[in-house]
Amino acid sequence: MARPPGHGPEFEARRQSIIDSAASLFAERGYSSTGIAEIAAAVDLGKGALYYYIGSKENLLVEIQDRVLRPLLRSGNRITALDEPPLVKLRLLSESLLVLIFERLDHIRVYEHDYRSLQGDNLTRVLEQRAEFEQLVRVLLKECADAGALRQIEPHLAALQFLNLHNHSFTWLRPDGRWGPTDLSREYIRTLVSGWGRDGDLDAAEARLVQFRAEYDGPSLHADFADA
Amino acid sequence: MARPPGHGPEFEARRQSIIDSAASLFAERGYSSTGIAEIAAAVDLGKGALYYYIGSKENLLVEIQDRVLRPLLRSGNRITALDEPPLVKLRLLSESLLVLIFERLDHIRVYEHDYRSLQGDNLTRVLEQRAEFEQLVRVLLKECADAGALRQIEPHLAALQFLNLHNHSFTWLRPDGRWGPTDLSREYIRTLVSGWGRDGDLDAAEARLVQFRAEYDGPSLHADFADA
Amino acid sequence: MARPPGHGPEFEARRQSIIDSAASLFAERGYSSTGIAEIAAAVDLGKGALYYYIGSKENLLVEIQDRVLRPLLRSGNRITALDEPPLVKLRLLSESLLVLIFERLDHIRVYEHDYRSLQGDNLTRVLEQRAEFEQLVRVLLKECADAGALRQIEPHLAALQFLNLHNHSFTWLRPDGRWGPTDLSREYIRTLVSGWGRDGDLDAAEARLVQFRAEYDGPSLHADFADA
Amino acid sequence: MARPPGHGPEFEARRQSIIDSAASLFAERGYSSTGIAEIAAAVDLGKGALYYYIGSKENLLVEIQDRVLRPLLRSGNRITALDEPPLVKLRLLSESLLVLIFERLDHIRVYEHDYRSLQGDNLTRVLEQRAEFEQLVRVLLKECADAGALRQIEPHLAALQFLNLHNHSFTWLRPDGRWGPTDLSREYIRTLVSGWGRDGDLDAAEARLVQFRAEYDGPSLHADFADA
DNA sequence: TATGAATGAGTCTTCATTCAT
DNA sequence: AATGAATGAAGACTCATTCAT
Repeated sequence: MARPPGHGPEFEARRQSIIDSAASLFAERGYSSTGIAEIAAAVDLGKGALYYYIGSKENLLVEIQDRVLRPLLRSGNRITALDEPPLVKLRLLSESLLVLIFERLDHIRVYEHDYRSLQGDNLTRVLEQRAEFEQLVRVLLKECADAGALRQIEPHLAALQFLNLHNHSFTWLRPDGRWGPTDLSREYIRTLVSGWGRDGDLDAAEARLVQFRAEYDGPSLHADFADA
Repeated sequence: MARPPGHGPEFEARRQSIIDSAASLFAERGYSSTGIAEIAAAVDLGKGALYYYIGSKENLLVEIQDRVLRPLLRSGNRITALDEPPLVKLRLLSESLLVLIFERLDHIRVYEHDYRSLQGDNLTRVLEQRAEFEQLVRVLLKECADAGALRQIEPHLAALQFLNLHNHSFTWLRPDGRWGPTDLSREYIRTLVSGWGRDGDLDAAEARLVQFRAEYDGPSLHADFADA
Repeated sequence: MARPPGHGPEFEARRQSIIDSAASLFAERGYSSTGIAEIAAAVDLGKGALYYYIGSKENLLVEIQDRVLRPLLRSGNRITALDEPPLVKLRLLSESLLVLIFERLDHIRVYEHDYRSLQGDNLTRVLEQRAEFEQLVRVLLKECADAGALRQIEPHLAALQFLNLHNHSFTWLRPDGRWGPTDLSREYIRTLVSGWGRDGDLDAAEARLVQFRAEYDGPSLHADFADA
Repeated sequence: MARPPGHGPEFEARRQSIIDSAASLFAERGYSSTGIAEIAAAVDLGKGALYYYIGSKENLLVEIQDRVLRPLLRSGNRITALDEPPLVKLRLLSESLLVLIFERLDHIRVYEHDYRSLQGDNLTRVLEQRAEFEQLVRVLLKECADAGALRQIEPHLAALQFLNLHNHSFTWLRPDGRWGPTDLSREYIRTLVSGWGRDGDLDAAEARLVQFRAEYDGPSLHADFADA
């Protein structure tokens, strides 16, 4: 259960690379259709040695979920804390979400498909963090509405549309495909905001975005894996 | 494999009710995490008797996929064949899709999550039918664009947005929840079309819709389970 | 267990034709790899109806064994009882054995391969009958030796050679093949007798055989299925 | 399927002893009537641990077939390549075949009864190797005939008689029985050759055989299990 | 006579996990 | 830090057989 008390400097690096491989396999075949033996073979380790690093199969799933949720929440919190017009922040959030999806499609696939295989506290914790992110989106959209950037729309429903649009992308996205995260973010937000609100605001937001990127030198706003 | 050639009048009814139960279990735990034993217990049958009805576990999955794809394609084809303004047809398609999702959430969950567990020809066939539906959406959106109802947008990207928005809804929808399929369809289409195109058209489409429903007496345009 | 007390005139005919089909299937796939379902399908009957005729799977095997052993012993006893030179009788026995093998290859295959699947009394009885036939061959060979037709050889070993040569033929024989039972019998006996004994006797035996066939009008000496 | 890449020094020994036990069980009850559970019990291993060694049930059958076919073909090829009179080689082949049968009766029983349970490539390969051995016998018999050692007889039919006589012996042979492989080989060949050809040659061959055995020091001509 | 439905033990195989070394 | 070996429950599926109708 508990990892052995002491282990060498290579341990963590090796462990992370095992999680990488597992994520890739889980993404392909699904968590419960992927065997420990396949993972062990993929990382060229005996099953015994594998367990030395991972503890249990479910642990792998927990780590993969965390690798998505940690950067997501961190960048989400940074972005909402910015002193920028809400529409700009929305656009930043959209892009950071899509960057994450693009960067590690396999993790996202596991994140979306297999979180239900978690049990007990692990499941509870993940569900809480997911709710936390949705709440964050809702708050930001409320901010947009209050700033008069959107037409009259329930923030709850608006958030769901935002999340549907972004979170379903993983089902058809390909890293070498036609669209990148920036294009896609611009298109998505354009659709959503132009649809919900008055014209004009959006162009202003895009303009500000260019400027913002040039000036900004705070901590990374990307929800990338460096933050995991 | 093949069901026994002869079977009594109860057979098909019982079989359908077993597929119902299986869909519900698959939706909860996922296809590959659900055991034949669980299904047998749920329908109060021995494993042997269960196989008398189902042939194989994969067969169950095939049937569930078909129960989604058959009505989807049927109503999709009926709707696109209508002699109505494209925007009206888009709205009808949206609603029929959402009605289906609402009516049998469990089937949709399995449809979205577990089709990859199919093998060989079964997988091929399902993928083809999925592509057929996406093509149908793309064609209808092209029609909308050609009729001048949308701003300049790639029909491919537009279709993806349409599908993201609708198909991800199953992840949070609850049959007893806040929104019904009609509300949701109106909101989704409003977001999409108002976002993509010139204002005005949409209100006209909604008005025509009311009238259409009053007059129409052709075959059902709903993608409901009666058609499966 | 016990067949129902009364049954119509068709019963026995139908039953025999079921055993035919079973023998053919057992010959192809082996007794224990052939399912009751396959047999039922082959005779176009439900499994329930099949059991009405057969009682049990092992029963089928018993019947098939009997269909081989009954004619074998009957014709064997008839032949040894003839008042002919022993070599002539040996030749007749050889031919009647090969005729049986040719006539119903499938039964012979089952007879040779699958008698071990019998249990309890069924197995005992079949083993006894097999021993009875071997004894019969031994006695006939002893007669040949006593009549001076063979060189000095243990009748036991001679019998084994006789049986090896004949009984292994089913592994490669084909009803439409190059050799018929008469050719083969002549060749086998020629090899055996010319090998074991002094030349000359054999030609005399063959000559007598021709004559014998012309004169004989007792009960059939063939071990064919009419006797089963 | 594939055995795990690395395994300790005990692995192969244990594996071989499992195949031994399996051969013994298959010989008794037949391949398809013997369950994996029986084998596991016989070797005092859990079913899981058993599979660690065997991979699959069919694998066991393949190994057993190979254990017969490999030494058979090896010694057959060595013998036919000898620069000896054909009759001497025939006699050697006969004896090496009988030695193999005696040494591992259980393997031979499985070899003769259950090769049909193999599937796909496994079946094809075994059939090819069986045909190869029969061809080898045919060629040697042709050589005997060409050397004038046999009366006029089709080599095909002669080969079948040779094989019938030898290969059916397993059905009644007992390792502790009355005859050993050498006695039996002498008797079989005496019967066959004295029957097929002119007297005299055979005695010469037996004499040469004694001498040959005294002089020969090449690789083993026995088809025994050391070669498997 | 025959059917359709059910049973329950049995089939082969794979699973995540453990542990002595 | 890693291995090879073992476990035992669970995986999907098939079996011969029974029985109410």
